[in-house]
Amino acid sequence: MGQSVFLGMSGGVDSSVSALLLQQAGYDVSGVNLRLFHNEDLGESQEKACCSLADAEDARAVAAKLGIPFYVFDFSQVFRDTVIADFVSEYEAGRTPNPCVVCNRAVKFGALLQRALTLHGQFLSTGHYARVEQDEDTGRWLLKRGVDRSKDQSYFLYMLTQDHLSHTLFPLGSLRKTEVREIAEQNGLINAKKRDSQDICFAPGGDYAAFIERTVGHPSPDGDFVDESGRTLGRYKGFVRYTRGQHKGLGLSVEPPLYVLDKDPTAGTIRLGPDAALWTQTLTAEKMNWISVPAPIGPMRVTAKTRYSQRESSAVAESLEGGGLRLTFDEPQRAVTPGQAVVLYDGESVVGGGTIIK
RNA sequence: UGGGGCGUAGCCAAGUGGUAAGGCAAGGGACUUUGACUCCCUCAUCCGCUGGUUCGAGUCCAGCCGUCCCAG
Repeated sequence: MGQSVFLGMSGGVDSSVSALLLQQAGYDVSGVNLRLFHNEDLGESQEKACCSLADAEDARAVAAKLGIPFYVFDFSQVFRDTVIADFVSEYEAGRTPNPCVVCNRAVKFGALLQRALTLHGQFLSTGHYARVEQDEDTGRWLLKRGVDRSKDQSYFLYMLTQDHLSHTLFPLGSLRKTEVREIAEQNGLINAKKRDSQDICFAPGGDYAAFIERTVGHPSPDGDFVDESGRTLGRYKGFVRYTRGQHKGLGLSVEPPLYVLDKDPTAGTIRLGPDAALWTQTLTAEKMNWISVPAPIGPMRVTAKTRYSQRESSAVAESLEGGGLRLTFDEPQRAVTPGQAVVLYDGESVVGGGTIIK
């Protein structure tokens, strides 16, 4: 009997193929589907959301086909207290959070990993496209990008600690998405051609603002768009529906086009300006987690990105007193947004990451 | 009610006798395990109204309405 692995199974093709690969590698695999919310909380069209009951049934079917144990863990309480609470409060504070980052930290590699260890598992595994390796010289655990650069999800995992990483397996890290689908096809997995998930899993149809309004029980307030000198340009509808760099949905027909620069939750205003006002070369971040190096760091050349689907840019990273980060890009970046994650890379490895303040 | 200009989609706007460009906004889609950005598609049977000239009028003519400017 091999080492015991608990695998998060969403019902998608990635985690299903992960189950197969772990099994073939000789692990003693247990499939776990996480119940993160109750579908009735999501309003209509819940079938389309990731982690829906239909998806859970797909996960169960794959586990049955492979002959592995399958469990459903109800983590809706911790999900609500961490991911959703953070998501709502961040948006209301005028920032733009990344719920997937919080979910990985607090739920998958938090509550789930803890549960797995409690149940005498040696490892937690997920279908993320990323790699974990141990540096032979320093002994540190490294988080590396997925080999499939177009699907690499290391960005969402920057907050994993050394302890987390020492218990983590990513079976898909060296595979391309096309290979994963081929494996699923060849092995007759029912979800080989299932569409990739997208959107926030708890916001069906991508309407995250409607989710926030349902959660807090009232519509997000309206207010004034103002220009850089404070003059009123128009009315916005729903404070949480706007984010830095956004242009669509302003309802303003002006030339040159205007974009959201920043939001003031106290004054209830959203400041607009030209595209040129969105480009900045430095940022500060907090709540840093360091992976390839111990903190703090002196000036260090890295590549970095400030959102998931973005090419990295060269920059110099340096720790600030108090544990924060100051990052200076070689070239200006567009719409660096408070609340979003900045992740630093050194070649294939994640150096660390944190939450952008400004 | 003296003179002049202008009235084309939600906004801006081309068009000057031959069968309604374009931009913005909006809607839809693609991309995406976050929000954005980006890309693609759609969007005036009709040109303030009513008559007239013409084979044919947004385009010419007349009247009316509206609006802006100058002069009172």
